[in-house]
Amino acid sequence: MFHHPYLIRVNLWRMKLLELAAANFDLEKTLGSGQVFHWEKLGRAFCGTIGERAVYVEQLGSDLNLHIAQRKLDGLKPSSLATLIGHYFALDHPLEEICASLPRDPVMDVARQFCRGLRIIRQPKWECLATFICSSMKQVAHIRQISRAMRERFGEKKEICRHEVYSFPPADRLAGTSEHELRKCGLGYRAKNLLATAKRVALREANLESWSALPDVELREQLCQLPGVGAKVANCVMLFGYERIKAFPIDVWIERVLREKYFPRKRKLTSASLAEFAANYFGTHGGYAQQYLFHHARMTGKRRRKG
DNA sequence: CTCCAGGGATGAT
DNA sequence: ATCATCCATGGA
Repeated sequence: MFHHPYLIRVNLWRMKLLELAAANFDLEKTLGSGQVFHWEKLGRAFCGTIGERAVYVEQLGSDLNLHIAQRKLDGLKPSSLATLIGHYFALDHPLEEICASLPRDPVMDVARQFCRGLRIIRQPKWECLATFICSSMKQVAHIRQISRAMRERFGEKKEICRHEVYSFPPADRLAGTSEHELRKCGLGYRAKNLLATAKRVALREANLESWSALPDVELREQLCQLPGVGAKVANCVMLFGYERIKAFPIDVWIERVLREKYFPRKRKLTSASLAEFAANYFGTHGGYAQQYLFHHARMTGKRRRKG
């Protein structure tokens, strides 16, 4: 018997298998909601990396079954590994309380219902920052391709359950490439920004870890000084990389939802006042509200028709 | 202020 | 099959 919040069972004999308790969690919604881009779906399972670790994960009811690539689990105890996995998937977020704290209105109610079990995961900071620099002016399908190309070219190959996965290249690895090499990954003009930011991170001119201690406003200021990072990307990195659950990134989908559902009659409304409304209205867990509205709109919504 | 810079997926015709 | 649209940062 394990005294552990998630870990249910370990079977290290036949394969490296962990079984975690994951109540109120929906793996597919979580990995398919546009917050992370590298997980590959194989039937019901997902293949990917958590940091340097290759992971094969499958949800069966309220359990998560995990295969881990390392033969000896890098000396980690199964309970430590379970903690690591649970931390990544944010299984410790009090989702009931978070959902209850979101505003009650017809729009939010539908999104909250639709996104039951969707959690905001905790991504490695550099990986998150770099990926969202690549995301600007791209759609989800395209970001996935860029992420894959960069991992295949510059990351480390791992094998898990007879599938290849690649870790995300560290900043100094990308800093040692060239704009030309990065462009081969489909980055276009973002290559220059990513390279410049990678260099600043590699040289510790931008110390991503130490920024964890900063309050929201100052963290956002620091992020926005990096090449390729504007308000939207900064908010994504805060939300997905720095656990700033209040951060509310506004992209075209969210802006459309806010305008059409919350202000259908106000034709003249600046983006700035929309952002201010969102920050005030959705409260301390605004990031969850944003993610739920975003995912629901993308899954059910149609693009705006012209005319 | 406006215009533009990759480019593959997606949808309309 | 071809054509237009989607995307959000930064520089001219």
